[in-house]
Amino acid sequence: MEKFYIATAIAYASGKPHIGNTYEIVLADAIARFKRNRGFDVYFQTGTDEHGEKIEQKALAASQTPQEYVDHISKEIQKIWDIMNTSYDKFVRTTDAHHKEIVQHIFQKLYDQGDIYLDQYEGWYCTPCESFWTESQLVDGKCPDCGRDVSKRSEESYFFRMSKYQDRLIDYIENHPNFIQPEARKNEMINNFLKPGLQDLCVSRTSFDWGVRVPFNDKHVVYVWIDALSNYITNIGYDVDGGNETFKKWWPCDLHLIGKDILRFHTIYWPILLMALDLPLPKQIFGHPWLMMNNDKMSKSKGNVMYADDLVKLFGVDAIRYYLLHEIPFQNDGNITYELIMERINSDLANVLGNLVNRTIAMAKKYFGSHIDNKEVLESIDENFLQSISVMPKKVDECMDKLEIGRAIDEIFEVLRKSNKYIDDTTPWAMAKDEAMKDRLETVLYHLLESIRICAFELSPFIPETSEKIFEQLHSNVRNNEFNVKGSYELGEPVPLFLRMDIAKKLEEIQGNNEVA
RNA sequence: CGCGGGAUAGAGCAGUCUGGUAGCUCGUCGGGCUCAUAACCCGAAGGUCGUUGGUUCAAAUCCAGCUCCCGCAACCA
Repeated sequence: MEKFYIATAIAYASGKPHIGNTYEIVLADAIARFKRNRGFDVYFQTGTDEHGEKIEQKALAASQTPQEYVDHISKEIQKIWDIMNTSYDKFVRTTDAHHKEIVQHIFQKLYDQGDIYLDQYEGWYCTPCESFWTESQLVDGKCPDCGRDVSKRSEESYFFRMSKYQDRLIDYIENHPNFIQPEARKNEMINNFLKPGLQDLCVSRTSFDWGVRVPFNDKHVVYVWIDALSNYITNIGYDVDGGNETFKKWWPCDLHLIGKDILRFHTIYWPILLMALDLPLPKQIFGHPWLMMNNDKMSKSKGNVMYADDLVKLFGVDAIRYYLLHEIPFQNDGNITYELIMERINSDLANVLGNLVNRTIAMAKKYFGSHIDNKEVLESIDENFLQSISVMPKKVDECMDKLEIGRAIDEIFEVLRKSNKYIDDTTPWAMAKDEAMKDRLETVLYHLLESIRICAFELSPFIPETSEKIFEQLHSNVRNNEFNVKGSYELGEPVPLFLRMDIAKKLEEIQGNNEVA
């Protein structure tokens, strides 16, 4: 069985993730479930990044130890991943003892082989904020956080020799056109960083304590990159001796799914770190876009933040998954509003999908009780319909290979729409009045049930709970995407899958609640 | 002249490589049907394809200029 290792970035455990941060785990879950459906042996990893100055400060502000703080946040993040019904195989934490130990081994190895050296880090320092800024981050030469003056300051740091590997990386990227996706991102990385020449990367800090200790110099903690990025290997059995069988089975990662904001770390620093460890590079890195709320960047200070758990309470988990997976473009930032979510629920999930399942099962039960066989009384009109069902999974594959999830969903809905049309074209209610048409009617209903079953299977990576409900109503356990000529159905009860929403009314409700809150 | 992406009906997108009646989903309007969740099916309205110029028998599509939007610009997960 072919293996597929997919990993999301680990979420920074500094606060509760909003729906934009939650988008990534849902995307990854859809891909992981899809690969499982297609017979791959899947390993799906996610987790939290729990070190760093910001967490240290937040913990202090909350009168907690950093460990207490991240224990709490990490649990909260995992809870949200669970609310979104994501099927990760492992939730990793950078504060795990084992991870920290391997990070130290890696740091030591890189130091021993001369890839890491001690030097001075120079930057603009804001004393009140206790933070370093780069020249370009400064706003009118002042601290971008507090607007006060900054001064040039240096700090002893360990550096990673990036330049040593940059030509190898450029070669690799150019010889592996699918390595960085979407393609436009590849140009950004090559033109902005690789071509001008890489600066060495600062990989340790002395200005805070909450991190993995540098093994040979306890004034320093490992700065984020080596600690966070290496989670992808430390948690599957890597060690500097080459790693165990599990590691050899899963590495290299097939897909790193990350936000576009951290693409640089995953497409430059991470591959170079792997080269230094003499490990193969991941097969693909996809930098996904962001979610905008009302076309504005989500941020707490703007007060336009949506949270996954609230949205799920309002609309249900599959409605939110559907929205995220279907509506967010593959390369550009997407938009989310309550109104848009409800429009999708009504038009796609309730009208097209829910109503189709409901009317089909209702008719079948009304005309035949619950038992439906394929009587194989075919007419020419069936040809197109059956054809579109049989080619759909292949089209879904093509879209998913390019990670165009929204389009894959469109292909399935195309068949659902055709199923609705097939009902109108064949007019089962008219046939039901004619005893001579009985077998033809049963055949038509059988075709529809098979279409629904196959669509439910193909939809299961995206809206798994709904897919399950459909299988229950069909009373079927045949989970594949092949039309079964010799099958039969013993139907369950038709229960509406999605109820239509009164958008204006619901909006008022939501606004009322927000004001109270 | 930092690098890159984009501008197509009220909204979101496809079409641009390989020029030749401008397409999809939603929304709106009209009709049909009645199995179903006022759902479903059919039809219509709605676009000088950002702008100016060029090439061509013919340009959303090729070329050049301009305008506007967005991403990235290195140690901020």
